[in-house]
Amino acid sequence: MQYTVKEVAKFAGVTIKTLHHYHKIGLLKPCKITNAGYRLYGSTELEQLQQILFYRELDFSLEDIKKALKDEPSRLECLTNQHELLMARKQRLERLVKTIEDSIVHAKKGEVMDKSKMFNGFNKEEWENALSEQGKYLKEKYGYTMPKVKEHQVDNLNEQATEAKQFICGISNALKNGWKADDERIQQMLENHILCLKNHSHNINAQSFAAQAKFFVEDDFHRNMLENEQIGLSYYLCIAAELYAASN
Amino acid sequence: MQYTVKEVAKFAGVTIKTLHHYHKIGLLKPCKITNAGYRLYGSTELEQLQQILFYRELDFSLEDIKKALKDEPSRLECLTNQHELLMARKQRLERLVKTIEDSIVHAKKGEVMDKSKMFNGFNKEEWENALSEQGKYLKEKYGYTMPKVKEHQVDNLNEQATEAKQFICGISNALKNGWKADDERIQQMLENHILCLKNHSHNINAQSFAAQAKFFVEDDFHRNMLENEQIGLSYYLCIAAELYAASN
DNA sequence: CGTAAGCCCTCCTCCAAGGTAAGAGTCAAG
DNA sequence: CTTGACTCTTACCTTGGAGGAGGGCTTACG
Repeated sequence: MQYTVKEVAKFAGVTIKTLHHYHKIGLLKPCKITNAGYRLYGSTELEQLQQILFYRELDFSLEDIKKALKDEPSRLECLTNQHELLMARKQRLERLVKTIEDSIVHAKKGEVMDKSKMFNGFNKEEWENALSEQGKYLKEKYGYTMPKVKEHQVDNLNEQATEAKQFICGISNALKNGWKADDERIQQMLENHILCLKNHSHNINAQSFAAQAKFFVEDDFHRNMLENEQIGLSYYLCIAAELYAASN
Repeated sequence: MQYTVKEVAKFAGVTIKTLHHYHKIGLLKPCKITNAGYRLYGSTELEQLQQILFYRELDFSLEDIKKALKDEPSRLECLTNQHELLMARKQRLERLVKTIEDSIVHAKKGEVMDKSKMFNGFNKEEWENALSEQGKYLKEKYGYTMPKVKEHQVDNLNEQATEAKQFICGISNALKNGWKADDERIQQMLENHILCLKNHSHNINAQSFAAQAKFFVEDDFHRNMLENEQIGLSYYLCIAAELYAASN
């Protein structure tokens, strides 16, 4: 089956001009050209076009796309690579959303925002560099940056409270960032938290923790505590704990 | 506190040239220019730059950004709009990720993919539909073309959509106000909604609705829809529906 | 058969959003 | 007072197309 420029353009959501352009620079050649000079594209070309568009979405220059497709002719490899890049871009977007949310909070309070925070997500390097080693670890594990914890605060007495706070904070951020309740990182957080509770001689396991979370939803005091931290948190925690218990 | 071009550029992750350019076209003027002609920026200008960058991220042209900032001088309003557009973009990205995952599956099996599926997420019409009314309004106003809405879709479907929107809005408010998930008023809302669905020939009852709500938590698309409305909403709805089904 | 409506072609110019480079002034430290 | 880092303006270049002119296909209809 072969398609004219108009058909391809409609499929892919590009203009005919774009197809002309890609032909001219040798990025996407039609599989056949009629006597009259009409361009005709086959399904192979459609696949190529799809890949081109993915790369374009990732702000590759057309020149770079050409190279990428030449260097990596295996479609599967290409797609996998693109998938990874897209995910990275999604994370960047999520940081931007977070920055904007921070800005909204500050704007509501009429406060001035910190200059470096203000451009969080725009400047990649800076973001990475701003993270301390510990922060990085936390970020990877919990997806947020902790305000620096001072060493002397972390003595045995309030270790548990600190952990609980971190846990709540982490779950809350996960909710804000839209992570699914069965996201691996959350399951990991739950596991750590439950382990920590165990270490402090609470007799607890995944099941009983889920039951406790359910109780939090029903109990006014605990629900309010959680909901004050973040609207919806008690419900999110309840479902996350349930899923964790079920998968355990 | 005032900053030179280099400092601002470093903060915001842009080049000095970009600042020059924005100055030239009148998009971002320095708050002061020294005798030697050096540009100096204050914190107001940093805020403006932040907003410009958010809009740029959303592929607004600089001309459109200028208009947007002129028409909507309230920072808070601006930020809220940008937040919404960013979330829409995130959804689009998620669709692209899905498309690429589909493509990988097909590629592994060596199958050829359906042409329309192949470009899912690229086609503008589709993702414009994902935008809320406000987002649409914004894009229209500042130079985005909207696809035409077909008339015949807009009667019967519309009624249902209106009810659904009201329902979601009501539940969302309940969550924000801290009502318990088994609050009588919520149970009432659920009953009405399910009744309404029944009237439109969905074969549904309390149990299947609860199952559906659970599915919403798991399904990326539906969860995002709800979470965009209000963080935690999908989880709240899931638990409320569960309790309603249980008491029924 | 002619002709009109859609397609399609090439070639040309134009646009935004900067990048690059040249040539020169400014500033702070030593 | 010199040196190096910083800044300015001006002018031209680049990318990824958009728009339009001018002119061929193709096909359906009378």
